[in-house]
Amino acid sequence: MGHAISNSEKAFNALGDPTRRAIFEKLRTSPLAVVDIAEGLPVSRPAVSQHLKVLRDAKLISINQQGTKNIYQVDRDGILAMRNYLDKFWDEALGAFKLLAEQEEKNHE
Amino acid sequence: MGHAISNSEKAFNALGDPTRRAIFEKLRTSPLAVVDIAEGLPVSRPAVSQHLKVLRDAKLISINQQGTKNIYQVDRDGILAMRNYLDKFWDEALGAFKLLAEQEEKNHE
DNA sequence: ACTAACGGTAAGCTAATACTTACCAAATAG
DNA sequence: CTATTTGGTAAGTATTAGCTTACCGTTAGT
Repeated sequence: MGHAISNSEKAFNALGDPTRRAIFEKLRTSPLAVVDIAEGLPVSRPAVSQHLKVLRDAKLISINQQGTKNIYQVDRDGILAMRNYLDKFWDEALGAFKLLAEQEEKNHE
Repeated sequence: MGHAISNSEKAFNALGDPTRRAIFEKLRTSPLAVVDIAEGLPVSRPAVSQHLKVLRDAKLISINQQGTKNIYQVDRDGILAMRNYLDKFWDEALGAFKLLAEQEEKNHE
């Protein structure tokens, strides 16, 4: 078996697709049933189902079954985790940049 | 012409690919020449060049030509912009969640 | 029980995109 | 001047992944 993929990796992949971002945007406002999510989007309802699966697998959204309706909503914990991860991600990138700038400084004095 | 794509959209797309993330990871530590970036990666050097173009177009990295060497490094301004964008992105998602929780609360009292 | 609404999954097609090889230009070293 | 290093671009291939249609199971309403 190939090694497991982390949640942050999955989240990056999930948000890499514009249609999935559009879906996530919709759910950011309020929870919605699948039909309502598909409404207005330029793709079919089954396509939306497939995207929802990917977003759910990345822990960015969660499901809430109500009768025949599957209500999707943003996943608080998953989003907090991703946000946390990204904070470090950017911090490290900018940290390396800062370090570099300081070395530059040193070379010029 | 089709409408322009924003930098944040480009950044999402750019980081959606695992190889590009690996490249960005390498640059997060320190600036590197193209050969050094390709070193260890499971793809050819031209493939790396193509990925670098995408990352550069998304303003996540910048180039610094030195002789025959093209030194790539993380782009401070682009990263700050993306970070700023994402902060709002998550805030809004969590805000909607919070609002929902409060309404739930109200229904149960 | 019948019907309608909701939505997940499978199979297959298609389009996007990641990758390779081949080639070329620019800069540096000898 | 020649040889080497570096790396970008073009063309073509191949794999990925998003999309569609078709189908089926589940729940709710009449």
